[in-house]
Amino acid sequence: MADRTELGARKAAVLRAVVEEYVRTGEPVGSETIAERSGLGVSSATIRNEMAALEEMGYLAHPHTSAGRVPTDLGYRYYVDQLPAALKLREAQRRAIAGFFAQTMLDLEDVLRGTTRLLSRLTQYAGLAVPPSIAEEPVLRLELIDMGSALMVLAVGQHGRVDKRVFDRPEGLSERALRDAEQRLQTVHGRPLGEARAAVLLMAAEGPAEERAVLLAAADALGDMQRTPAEPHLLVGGVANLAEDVAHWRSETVRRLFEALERESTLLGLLRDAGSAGDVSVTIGTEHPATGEWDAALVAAPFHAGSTALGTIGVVGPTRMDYLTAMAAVRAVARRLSELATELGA
Amino acid sequence: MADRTELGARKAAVLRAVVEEYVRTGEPVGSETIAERSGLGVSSATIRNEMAALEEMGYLAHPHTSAGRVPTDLGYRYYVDQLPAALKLREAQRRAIAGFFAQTMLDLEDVLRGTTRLLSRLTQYAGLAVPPSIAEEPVLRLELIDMGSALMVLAVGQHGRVDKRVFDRPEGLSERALRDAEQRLQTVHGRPLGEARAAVLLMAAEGPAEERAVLLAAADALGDMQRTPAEPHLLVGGVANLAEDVAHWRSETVRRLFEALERESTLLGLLRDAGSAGDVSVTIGTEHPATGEWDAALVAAPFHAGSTALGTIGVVGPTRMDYLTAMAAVRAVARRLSELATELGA
DNA sequence: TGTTAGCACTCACCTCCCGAGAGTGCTAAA
DNA sequence: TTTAGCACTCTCGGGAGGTGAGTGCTAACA
Repeated sequence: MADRTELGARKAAVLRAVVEEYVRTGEPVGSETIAERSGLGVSSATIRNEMAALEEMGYLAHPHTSAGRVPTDLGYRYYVDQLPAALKLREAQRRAIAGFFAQTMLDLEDVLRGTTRLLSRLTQYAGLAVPPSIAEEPVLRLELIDMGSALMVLAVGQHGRVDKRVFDRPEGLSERALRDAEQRLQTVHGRPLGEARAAVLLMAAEGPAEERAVLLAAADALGDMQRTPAEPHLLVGGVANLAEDVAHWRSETVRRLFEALERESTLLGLLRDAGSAGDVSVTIGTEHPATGEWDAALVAAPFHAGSTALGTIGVVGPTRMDYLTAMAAVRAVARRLSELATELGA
Repeated sequence: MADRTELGARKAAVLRAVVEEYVRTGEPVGSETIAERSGLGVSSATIRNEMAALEEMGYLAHPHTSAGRVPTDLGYRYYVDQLPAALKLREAQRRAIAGFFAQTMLDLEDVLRGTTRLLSRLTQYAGLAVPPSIAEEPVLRLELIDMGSALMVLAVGQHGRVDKRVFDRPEGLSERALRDAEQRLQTVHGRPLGEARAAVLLMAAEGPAEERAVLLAAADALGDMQRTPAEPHLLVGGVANLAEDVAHWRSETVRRLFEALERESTLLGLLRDAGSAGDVSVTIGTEHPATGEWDAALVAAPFHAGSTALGTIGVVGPTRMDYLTAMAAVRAVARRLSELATELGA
């Protein structure tokens, strides 16, 4: 791979100009255009030389001989890396964000659902959010609910997430034992799911025999929640925005992206990785097998309450993405979201 | 509108053949093709006459002079109406349905989520399901949960649906009053949300002053659940399947369909209407403003537990849909689903 | 040594044109 | 009422130019 720091100021400026122009118009960019608009004060011939060099280095590509240049994934990467750390948002976007967070919102999941829509409005791509997993946060309350022929275990997490599992009513469970087990379960709180499960198992072992079956089943249900937490794992908003770009994509590519949005697991992994970076992170096309398969780019950032990580938000769109806007939007929303979550958790 | 019963056997056969051929190939159908394949034993000239008549009556259309015929929405409608009441499924589909329902499933919402995927696999379109609304079913349990600076009201419906609302903790609420209010709420069960709310309001009025604020807030939350029940209202599966057809659609049309899938309200209304029909119902293109806007068709059927309606399932796809398969699949799945729901509810 | 003007060259794209073919509608006969 | 026959229409695919954007190279220039 080329050493990115060695590009030199002018090549970097040319690359930036090509990326921005291409993102704006969607058409291969010629040397003339760059000479005019980059403000470098050199002729198109010079630009041509620079472009040829940039192509040699793998930052630009040529659809065909007599066409302009198009950025490669590596080109986008360089562009993204050299963007200023402080990204400015347009006034309208600022206001949209402020407006959204000015609403009083108490339920984190509702907030996140709204966030995906906000992000998609801000960027014109699809907005994503991963809510905190109930598997990791302390359990506020366990409930056992009588549904007739079945029973339900319900767990409420610290941030308001609710998960539930239904299981068959154990044979010969008396009304009275059910009541008791229910009360017993209510005493478990303040610990993460794994510990809560252990506590329930202990109860089963030490409590009266009559309650054993139901408590074991409940522990089982809690184990299941831990392994495969309830949907929604991944919140998606504004997919319709992608429909605009769909025409430019190959239909097989679109299909795969949509499947991934539905299947969740791939994107979830991708977002989790991205979230661990701390700040806004960007994954472009072939940099990752998944995004490569979709011709897509992912911009993501984690959010937290105080110092504990809660989840990740982001946007997916074509590699020909307005990274500046996307990164600025994701960063700004993540920050506001963290403030809100910190407040809610306090 | 033309009187449909007056078509006559041969015209009906021609129309059917055109629809089936067009659905199969996607290309305008000529008289020759029909003469060969319909098995009517008449010449293409006769078919041409019939086709001209069918066009006159509004069942067929002509993309341009020298092209074959294409069914209109009205043509599809006639075709659908004259399909035999008993629709046969292919063996593979039968097995797919049987396989799906052979799993032990206890949670209705999980089942429905799976159902949307099943339907989309069976038909190659997008699968839809509307779960029973918590607003109408009896409440099994009300819970009040302490989240620190906020409180949560949680309602569990008869079929395992859970809804929740978070609200600010009333000023000066004592630990003890909270406990009492919590216990009081737990006594409410077996009545629909509206009545439960009334009961809570009564408690607020009659109970100790200390609990008044929190009970009023809880009643408020219940009212909110009634007005705007929790998501997911509408479960969607297999949108990726639509991506195949997307190429044939106008991009604006696709966008609107996707927006509707996300916004939910339009489709929800459509499905509710469709569900009230009792059996499989079909809405084709311009027959309804919404489907007209998307160039789409909707096949839907209600499902129930015993004699109480629970919700609706269905598929959306292009008007050029394989109605026979779609209707057979939706009907069969709805039936199995009703059986399962009846069992679960028993 | 870097920059620039000039210029030949390439190649996608548009348009026009033509022929082939599919399918129609009409007419006249069976 | 059905059918064969036939002229007609219109789309579609495939060249054949022409155009223009953009390149790469070379040679002169600062």
